[in-house]
Amino acid sequence: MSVDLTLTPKQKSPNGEPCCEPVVYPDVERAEAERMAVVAKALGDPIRITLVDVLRKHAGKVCVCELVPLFDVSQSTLSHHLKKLRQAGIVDSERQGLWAYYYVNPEALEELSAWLS
Amino acid sequence: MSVDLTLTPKQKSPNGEPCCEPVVYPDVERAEAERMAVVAKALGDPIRITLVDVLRKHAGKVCVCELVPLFDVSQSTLSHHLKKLRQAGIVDSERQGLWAYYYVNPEALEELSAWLS
DNA sequence: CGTATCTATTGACAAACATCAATTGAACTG
DNA sequence: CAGTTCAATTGATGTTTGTCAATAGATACG
Repeated sequence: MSVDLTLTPKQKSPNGEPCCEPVVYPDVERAEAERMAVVAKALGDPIRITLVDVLRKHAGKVCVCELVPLFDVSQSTLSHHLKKLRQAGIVDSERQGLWAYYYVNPEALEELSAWLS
Repeated sequence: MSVDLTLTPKQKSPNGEPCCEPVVYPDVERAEAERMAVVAKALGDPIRITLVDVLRKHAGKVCVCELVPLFDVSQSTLSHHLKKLRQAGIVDSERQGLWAYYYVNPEALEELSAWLS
């Protein structure tokens, strides 16, 4: 997953004639690309997209017991998806007694969102 | 990858007391979530984020021979990443003689971008 | 204390992924 | 036509993913 994104010299074209525009390079830094990739990867599942959607629209903390019945997967699978989102920094959670409440950390989406726009 | 996102009745809480706000539901449709997940997943790798960045900033078609030397991975690996982006509809390609030119399909990013904002 | 409930973790497994070396296919060059 | 070059594909390998059933941990209730 960790990759060298360093700009290296341009490949030579066969007969010296350039194959295209002189030099092309990324504007995003390596670390930036990696941060955004982590977030994008965490969003790369329809269940997790929907989870984030629910949590964002609700604008508060939502109990896991509310989330589980929204999907046709087992409780442990949903817990796994929530963990993925937590690990990517997209959501955070809080326990209150028996229940666990999840909420979105909006800042986590900002960089990717800005880059996409 | 294909999942039932249907809203099902709310789980009962232990003693009848609700564990949280009455009902929470997703605003995104199932198909929408799946489309966005495909795009997000395709962006879930730093090399592919950087590829899209380069192609977007260049605002034209970029030769693969320009892209390969930007990364510290083999030509076949880069080809694989470009294929992933193509399969997600994010980029498209065109051959001209020996060379292949890639360019971004901006519409492919719109839905996810709009949802994130 | 014992039992019930909610959520997280573990273990298992098949599918998908990232990567490379090697090969193939297409197209240009001489 | 023979050789060269660019890019895609194939095959191989180790890692990660999504899923479930089962279990464990924590907390509440009686």
